[in-house]
Amino acid sequence: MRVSDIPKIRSLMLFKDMAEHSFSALVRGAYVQDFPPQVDLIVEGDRCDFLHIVIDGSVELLAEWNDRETTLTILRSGATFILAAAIRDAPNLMSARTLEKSRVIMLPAEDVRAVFQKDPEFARAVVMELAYCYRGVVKGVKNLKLRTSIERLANYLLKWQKKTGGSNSFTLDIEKRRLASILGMTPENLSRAIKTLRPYGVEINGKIITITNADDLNKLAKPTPLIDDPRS
Amino acid sequence: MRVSDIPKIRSLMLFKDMAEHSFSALVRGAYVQDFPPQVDLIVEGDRCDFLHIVIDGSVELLAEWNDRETTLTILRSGATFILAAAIRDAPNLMSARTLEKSRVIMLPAEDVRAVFQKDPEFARAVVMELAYCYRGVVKGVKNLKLRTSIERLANYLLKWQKKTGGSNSFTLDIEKRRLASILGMTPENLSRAIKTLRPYGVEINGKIITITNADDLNKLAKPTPLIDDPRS
DNA sequence: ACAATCTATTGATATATATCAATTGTATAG
DNA sequence: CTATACAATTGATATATATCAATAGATTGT
Repeated sequence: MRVSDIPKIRSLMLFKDMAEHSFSALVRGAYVQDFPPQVDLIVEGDRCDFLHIVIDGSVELLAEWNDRETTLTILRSGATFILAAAIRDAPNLMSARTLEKSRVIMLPAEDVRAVFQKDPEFARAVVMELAYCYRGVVKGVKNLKLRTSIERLANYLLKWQKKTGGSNSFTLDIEKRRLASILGMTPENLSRAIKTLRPYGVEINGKIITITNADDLNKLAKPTPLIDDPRS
Repeated sequence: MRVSDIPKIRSLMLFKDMAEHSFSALVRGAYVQDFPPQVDLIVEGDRCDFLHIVIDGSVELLAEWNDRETTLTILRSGATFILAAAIRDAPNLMSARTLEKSRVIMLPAEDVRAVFQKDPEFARAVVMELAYCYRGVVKGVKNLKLRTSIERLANYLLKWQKKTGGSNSFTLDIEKRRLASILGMTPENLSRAIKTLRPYGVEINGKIITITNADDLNKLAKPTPLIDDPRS
């Protein structure tokens, strides 16, 4: 572990408010590793004895069934994963795979549980984090069950626009086939869905999206905080 | 609150292992109420200051968007709901509505948080419960994204068969239109999906399901613990 | 720089699912 | 017990989405 990693971790929601000695107890047992792209970090069905934290790069969470595969989400700097499985000592429901060169911290689940018992501030943070993740997945289910694929795409674009600063033009940071999988559609249909959005003021050139008429797009997308706002 | 309710609550996963004085602190502030069917207990978007527990009857969790509505799940005796929202002091992502005459306990979220800080056993139980719920929703997303509606129905029937004791014949305890909504399909398509399953050994008569050939149905459904087993 | 490989797009078609309309079946209040 | 309201089913049709095949475009390794 680099010294420069420590303040990065410390500043995350999960560790911000905990006592210094609890934090060092956690960090003492931590592994840090740099992975190339396309490395499987954890595999669906395996036990997982580590809480993972993405420091740099990006990690895909995906699941398989009957030779079909779907991307559940993409995690970036600061995100934790496999907290629930680690805490319940249960098999992973998802696999995790690096998309880019990525730096990942692994905290032994035993350490996490031990510190959890001793440090009430950390316990509170773990609960908040789990509740946050839970709500994220519930929003995902609502998105899937209540919206068509075009509506999901429209909302994704608006959300990503906001996340990248709000400019009319912005750049997707993932491949389209992965975006398609996140949105629950095929790559072919994503191509067509993008065309369908042209009359609503969406231009696409490779990975560069331009929203020329946010009003029209909003009228179609009808975003709501209860699905589309990651916080609250 | 009836005296007879107390041991019922005490035996739930969430309260089983906590200290007696913490438990009484929680129960002291609890409300208990009997509701008729079709009563809205909580409304999507509202704040919610109570952790709810279903003691008897059944409660539907549902969500709306753009005049569409979907049932997310149905809760029965022993289930808790709105734990994540109560803990994060965030708006409800779902509405809750009684389906039958139901008895529900409401614990003030403040009390839950206070006891959470004092009783490490309870804190541990809250984390386990949240992690459990989180994993349940993840399984739901996998079910939706990786399976067709017929496959979801087949797995639902097998799961319900197991839950009701494993007999070849068993009874659905919800209306078909609600089952359709849970499975993410229309009532019309549920009717047709049921017919599609006839060659796989499924007979339906009103709410009575008979599985005459579990092998064939299993071959279609391909259940996996990573989607279909509520525990682990 | 180029071949090789992968991703994205497009068109044609098939399948899955939804909608609409009509009918039948079922529960229930009076 | 019947009239009413609602749920479930069925058929016809429309829409949404997936699949397959071909091509164009982009990326990567050498």
